[in-house]
Parts: sequence; structure tokens; C-alpha cells
Amino acid sequence: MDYQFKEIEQKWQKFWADHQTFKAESNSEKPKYYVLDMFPYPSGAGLHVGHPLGYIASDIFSRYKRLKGFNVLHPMGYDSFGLPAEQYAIQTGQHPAITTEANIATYRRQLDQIGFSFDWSREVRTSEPSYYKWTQWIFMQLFNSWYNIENDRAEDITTLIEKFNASGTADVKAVCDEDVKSFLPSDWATFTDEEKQIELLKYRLTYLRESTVNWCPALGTVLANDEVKDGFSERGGFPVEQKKMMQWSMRITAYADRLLQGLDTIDWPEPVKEMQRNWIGKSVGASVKFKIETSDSGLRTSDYIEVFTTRVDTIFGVSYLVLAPEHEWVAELTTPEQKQAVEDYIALTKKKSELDRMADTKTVSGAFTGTYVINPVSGERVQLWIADYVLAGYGTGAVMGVPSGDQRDWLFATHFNLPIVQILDAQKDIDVQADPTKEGKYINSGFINGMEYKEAVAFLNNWLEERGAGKAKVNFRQRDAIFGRQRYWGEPIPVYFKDGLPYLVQEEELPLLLPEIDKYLPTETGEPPLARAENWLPKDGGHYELSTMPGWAGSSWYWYRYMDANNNNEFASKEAIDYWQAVDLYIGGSEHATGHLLYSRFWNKFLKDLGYTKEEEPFKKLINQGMIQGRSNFVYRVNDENGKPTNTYVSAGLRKEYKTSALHVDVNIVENDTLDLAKFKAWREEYANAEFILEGGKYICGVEVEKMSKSKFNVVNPDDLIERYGADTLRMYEMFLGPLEQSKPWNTNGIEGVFKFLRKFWRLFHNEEWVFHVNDVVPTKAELKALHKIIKKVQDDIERFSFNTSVSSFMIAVNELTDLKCKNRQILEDMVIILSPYAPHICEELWQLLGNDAGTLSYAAYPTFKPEYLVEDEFAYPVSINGKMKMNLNLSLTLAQPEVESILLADEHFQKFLDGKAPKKIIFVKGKIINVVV
RNA sequence: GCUCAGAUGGUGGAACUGGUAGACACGCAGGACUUAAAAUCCUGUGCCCUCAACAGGCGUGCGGGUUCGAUUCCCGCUCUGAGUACCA
Repeated sequence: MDYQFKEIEQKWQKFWADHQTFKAESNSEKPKYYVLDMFPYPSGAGLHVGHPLGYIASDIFSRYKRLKGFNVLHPMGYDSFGLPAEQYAIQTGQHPAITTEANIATYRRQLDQIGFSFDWSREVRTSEPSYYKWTQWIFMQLFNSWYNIENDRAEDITTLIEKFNASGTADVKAVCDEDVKSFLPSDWATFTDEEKQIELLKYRLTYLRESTVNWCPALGTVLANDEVKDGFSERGGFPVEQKKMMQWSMRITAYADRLLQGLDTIDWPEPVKEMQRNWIGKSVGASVKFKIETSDSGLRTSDYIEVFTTRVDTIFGVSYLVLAPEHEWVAELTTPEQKQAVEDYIALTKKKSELDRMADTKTVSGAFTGTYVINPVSGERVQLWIADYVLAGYGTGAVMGVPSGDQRDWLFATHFNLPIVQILDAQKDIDVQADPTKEGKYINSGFINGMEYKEAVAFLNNWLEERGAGKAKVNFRQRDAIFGRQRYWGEPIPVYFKDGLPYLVQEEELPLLLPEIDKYLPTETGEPPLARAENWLPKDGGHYELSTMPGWAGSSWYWYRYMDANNNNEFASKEAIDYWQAVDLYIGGSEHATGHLLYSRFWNKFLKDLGYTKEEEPFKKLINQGMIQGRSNFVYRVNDENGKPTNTYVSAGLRKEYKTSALHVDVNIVENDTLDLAKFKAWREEYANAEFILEGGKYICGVEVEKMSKSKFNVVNPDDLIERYGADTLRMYEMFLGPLEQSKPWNTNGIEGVFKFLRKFWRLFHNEEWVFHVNDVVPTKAELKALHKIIKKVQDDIERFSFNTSVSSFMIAVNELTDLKCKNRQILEDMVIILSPYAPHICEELWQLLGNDAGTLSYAAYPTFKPEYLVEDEFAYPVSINGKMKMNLNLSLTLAQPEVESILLADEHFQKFLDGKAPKKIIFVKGKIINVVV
């Protein structure tokens, strides 16, 4: 029979499902291997051809690892809480759970068609109560924990209470809010329960705090920093404004250093690590206090202004101090004479939008407050300014200006005529621009004159600390993550409020179910949708928290749930966690670099601190698959002289001769950029009577690379391709397209080549009449060579995730075996095994035809590479003259340079190239090349 | 601005440690089969010069360098894509 992909694929997909072929056991004699895909949000649009790219790669890897004798965990699930289902609910009244369920069914059908070897018995859905029960449980652990800096890990809150009881705050080194109280054990004892709770909340790893949040009125919710782009929401592009709100936060900053250090231990793409490093933004420096000079009018808020600097060594070069315009002391520190100027300036900065402020980094602006501060090291008075280049949200919102060493300070000083003092003898041309060098010895720098950088920093930090004027300090850009959304379709936060204080619900009450509501909108009074729930009340009185968890909650621990997905007593059993440990290979998009991947590492470290898990890092190796862009096709409608559209469409090559408008055309009625005219006429009514100006008898469409989207008619659906070519062809073609990590436009041109390859492979096992036919003769040397070449090649390729090159190699191998007329069972059976990770259906069928038990292919043994079959005794040496390849010379590989030289010089053909000239030197590299220098 | 990735035929791409650039596939051209088309098969296909060539020249973004030899290493530049942005 000819290659009947449809029957074959259906047969084996059913077989795998019926026999649970890929069910993984959480114990085995075999070594374990955990392959994870980033689970999808099940959107209403279904899968397009770009989505499965990473899944195919991970599936090939999983199948390969099984053949290599590993016990492989390769699960799949759905990140099923999210905004689109809720937006749809708002519009239609349809419960998001129903929409989600339907979308998941579509996803599942599409995924099944591609023949993935997922263990579906471990499927998770973040929106299922059986799953989010444990997301809530982890939240409760965070609430019940604090970060002990001494032990550098999270601990149960009871250890903090013990410390308070024993010695008050004296011994406590914690990551906590800034406004914590200092108290003695005797004070603690006198606190009311309420006071104690208020104080403890300042230490908990998830805590409430009034924070300025990114409020998006259009979405009716708060967004995380990474969900906001240039003042607009990443999803939907709605304006975002700043608003103060009581919010749940996660103390991720406690883990900043460990998150940074961990990056050095994991095999991730360098750009993702770099993005996380930048996001965390660690800077080592010092905080320094500048005393405020009390003016005659008695202005004074505090004794000091504290600045953060990474160049404390330049402190003698300070010629002014700057506060952010939003700094809370600005009004109090402004003298009456400067009041007008300062207020005008603040008004000006307020008018500037985020965008203006970013675009315009060149213009220098600022205003003098009239106040002076005292440089702690030199005792010098310097002016206190405000300027919008200082950000209120970073460091202390105050900066010391050192014009000789910092270009931005230099511009500021030059513009406002402030002094520029050289502080290092190695600084050059500081009258033209700043020189940030750390070289040389200090000058004009008081007691550090003559010192070098390292010495000066250490000395100054000490000096400042002894006098209480400053100290060494590490600053992070990263801030605590806000953990609440004013939305319906998310995990309820397992907290209730009584007398204004938050309390956890009892563990037995979990899961705290999402209540039914009549409308999925905020209430008229602006409360979140959950406020609409009737009779949704905690049994101790009070009311439940009305926010739900953000999108990243459910995905921050899901890889553990897969280890033991159906466990009702724990998020995963200790045995399962001990066995599977961490994800060995994680494949997904780089868009999650600073979101999901950072939060997951945070929760992972937390769970480890509490002893529930073992691994400091959850994802050992990460691969980012490239984005598949759309490739749009266009037709060109001819316009008449008045620019009015006609009914005529001109082929792309001829369009310059006419006035035309380019119109998107459905890529599914275009093949190799040639338009199917009949389908085009049938596509839309307005084209029914279209006329065409053809080139070479064809209508050629224009091409452009854009995002894949419905409105551009460039969405290619895997279902259509599977219908036409089968899943095995789709799988191989997606890999054949190019390197996995590279982004590229989808182009169906070329899929025929892969389909032809599979037919050719099928034909190897059949005779002219398409009857299955193999023989049992002893394989020839040439056949063995072709086989072992591909065994080695594919193995090497898979290990380095170069799937595109192995597809080519398969083609070469099958071409070779076809030329050799190979019908040898031994050879072909090994071919079936090595191709099976890529094209599992056809291989299962052939495996069975070869007489093996159905379905045993998935756990067959990968053939062993034997280098002796590749050993050659002759090699066609390329002979080049002055590096230019001229001819090939067949020589025995046993020959050494002297013999080779004499044979070469005796060669007539070679002599022709020499053209009478004498060779100066002959380079001979055994098995590689002969190069003659003339 | 900074960081990272990349630039190879008409197209997707290959060349893994400095050793025959363009594998494999698409497309295109020619041929076989067919009444014809589709499908299938065969042949050719980097560019230029040439009737043609197992003749010559050019050729991996551009300009230099190291080397017997560079797509690969080094220096400088251009362009494209991604991320990030007054971070003190």
C-alpha cells in the first residue's frame, strides 16, 4: 500500500491513548529525565502553526531519551486562568469556566492530532479547584513565613515570634518593611494581639501594603511592572495610571541575591540570564548622609538627606545634590525666594508624560531649592537642587552630583554653572566631558589624596560608618511583586479580614472556591467583581479578600504538580519530588524571561527553604524556541486614473506599471506565492467577477512578514496541514524550517519536500507494487556505512538541539539507501528507531510490519554507533594552490607527507595547474587537505 | 544610548575544533510518462565571461589584519532583529 498517513496516524494515536504508552511512573530502575513545555493559555483562537514548534522539539527529545533508556516525564496542562476568558464573560455573560473548558477541548484535539507523547494522566489546569487549592496553600505558607538574613533563608513565622519573645527586635535580621518598630521583649509582651499582627505583617513574605500601583481603568485591574509598556497595558494597549491602593505583595526582594547567584549555576540562554540580571539590577555602593544646613528661616525637615552612590570614592568631587521632584521633602526644603521657581519646575515635570521624559534625555532641566547641604567628608556647603533625571522610585530618590566623573552630572553642572572639580590625576579633558575612570590617584580629595580606587572605597566606607554618616550598601532595582488583581477569573486569595486585619482561612477550608457572581464587572462602588458574590462569607465573621491572584501565581509551581498531579493530600508527595527533583529541559518562549521564569525561581527557592523541595533551581536547562511570524500574501487591485478601484488585479511583478492598492489575501488559497484564481473568486463575493493581469500565465502574490493574526489572513492552521500531509510531515517540516531558537516567518513552501521524503522512506520497505518487502541478507559495507553515519549524526544533533540538520541528514540517508536498493531488515529496523522521535506514526506502523509487537517502538533501544563502519582507507584529497581548490586526488589514508608529495608532483593534471612554476611549500593535513604554495 | 543576537544563491538553510562554501529542501529550467493535466521520475541550477567547457574571473554585509589556508579568529564600520533605558 502507498503511504496512507491518515489511517496510520489515527491508528497509532488511538493505540497510544488506549495503552497509555507514555504514562510515566514516579519510580524506576532507569535514570529519570524531566522534559517540560511552557503550558499554554487556552485561547479561543486555537493553535496556529507557531505554537507547536517548541512542543515538537521537546517531544522529539523526550522520545529520544526514552529510546536511550531514560524514565521520561513529559507532561502537559493549561494555564487556564486569564483575562481573555473574563473579557469574553463580560461581553457575553458566559461563565469563564465554560469558555475555558471549550477552548481546552479544542487545544486537546489539536495537540492529539500532532502525536505528542505527553503523559495526559498528569494533566493540570490552574483554574481547577483541585489545583488552585495548592496555589492557595503555597500563599498561606508565604504568609506564615519571614526571611531570616542570618540563615539566608525563609523560616516559619513562629521562629520570629520566639525571637521577639526572647530578645525583641535586637537579634532580628530580617527582610521587612522600612517602618518596623524596635522593641524589647517586655514591650512585645504588652502588645495587644492586634498590634502583634500589625507588626508581624511587616515581616511576612506575602504582606499588605499601601503601594502605588499601575492601575488600568479600562481593564479594571492592577498590572505588574512587566505588564506595562511605555505607560500602556501590554495586553490590549490601554492607558495605565498610578494609583495608591492596599495591595498584597510578595517579598521577592528577599531573594534578589540568591536569584542573581543562581543564574551562574543554570544552563540557560545568555540573553535570558542577562535580562534577569538587569531586572534584579544589583548595584554595590554606599549610602551617604548629607546634613541639611538649617537656614535662618528655620527650614528643616530632618537632619540629613541620604543618597545612594556607586562611586563613594568621588565624594570629594560633589558640587551639588539633587532630589527627585516628587521627593516628599521638596516643599519643606525650598526657601521662600526659590518657591516660585521650584513650583514652576514641578508643574513642568508633571506635564511631561512618561514618554516625553524618556524620549527627551538630552535636555538638562532642574531648579535650585535655595537650601544647602554639608558634604560629610569635606564639610563643604553644596546646593540642593531638584531635577527630573532623578527618579523617586530608585534608591533614596536623591543623588549626589559629581560632574567630573559622570556625564549626566557634567551636563547638569555645565548648564547651571556649578563647579567641576577634578578628583583623580588620571582624569582627562574634563572641561569637554566627564571622565568616569577609576584609574590613578586621588587629588583635591582631602584625606584620600594619593590613594587608589579600592583603598579609597574601603577607607571611606569605614570612615563614614564610624561617624554615622553612611555605610557600604547594596541596592536593587527590583521591587516587591504586587500580588493581587481586581478581577474575577483567578485564584481567590485565602484570606479574610476582621477588624481591618487579614487572617488566613483554615487549611481545612481549602480550596477556597471562586464564588458565582451575576456579572463579571467591578461593583458600582468600584470594588472588585468578587464583591458581587452573595453569602460568600467566612465563618468567623468579617469578609473575604476580594482580589484574586495574578496570572503568574498558578504557573509559579506547576512543574511540581506534574510530579504527582492527582495527590489530594499534598501539592506533591515527598517521594515524587525526591524522584523527579527538577526539570532537566524546559522549552518555551523568551517573552517569559522576567515574568514567569523569575517568579518560578522565587517560589521554588521558598519551597526549598521550607523543606518541601530539594532543588535551589527549578529548571536546569532552558531553551527558547524562536517566534514564528506570519507571512502575508497580497493581491494588487488596479485603480483607475481617479484612484477609483477597478475589478482587475495585477500580478506582483507587473504592478509597477499600474496604480494599485495592496490587499491581504488568505494565505491558504495561495501556493508558493501563486494565487489559486478559482479559490480567490470563491473566497469573497466581491472577487467573484475579478479579472487578472497575469505574468507567465500565473498570478504571483506579494509577500510581507508580519505578526500572525486573523486580520492579516496569514494564519496557518496545523489542522489543515495535517489533513493534507499528516502529522509526521508537519512535525518534520516544523523542525526542517531552521534552527529551533531562531525566529522566522512561517512559509509552507517546501513542506512537499518533507512529505516526499516520508513517502520515499515508506517505499524503502516496499516493492514496486507497494507490497511490504524486506530481506534478511547480510548488510553490505555501504549500507552499514550509511546507517552508522546517520546514527551518529542524529544523536549528535539531538544532543545539541539541532533538529533541522538531522532532518536533512535523514533525507541524505534515505537517498543513499534508495540508491543502494537497500531492503535489508537489519538496516531498516534501525532506521525506524532513529527516525521515530521525529515521525512516530509512520515508524510505529513500519515497526509493526517488520514483525515487532505493536507499540514497543517507543521503548526500543537506540542503535549503538560503531565507528568502525565509517573507517575509510582512501580519501579524495582536495588539492589547492595558494588556498584555491583546484582538483581532487584519491590517496590512501596510510600515506604520509613525503609519499603524498611525490605522487602529487608526478601527477599530470596537477602539473597543468602549476604552469611551470615550482612549488615553494606543500602543506599536508592527513585526511583533510593538500595545499601547495607557489 | 547600552546589552545581546544576527547578515551565506531566487527562497529556507548547511558547513560542529581554521581545511573542498552553498549539503538538504523549495523554486526555476529542460526532459520522460500522458490525448492533456495532475502526480511521479530523470537532468541541470551561486554569479560573471563564454557556443561550450573537466578554461578563466568573482563570491559568505563592508574595510582591514593574522594564517600555507578565514563563513569560522582579531580590529574597525554598516545594516537588521530582540531586550532595556536618565538606576545615581
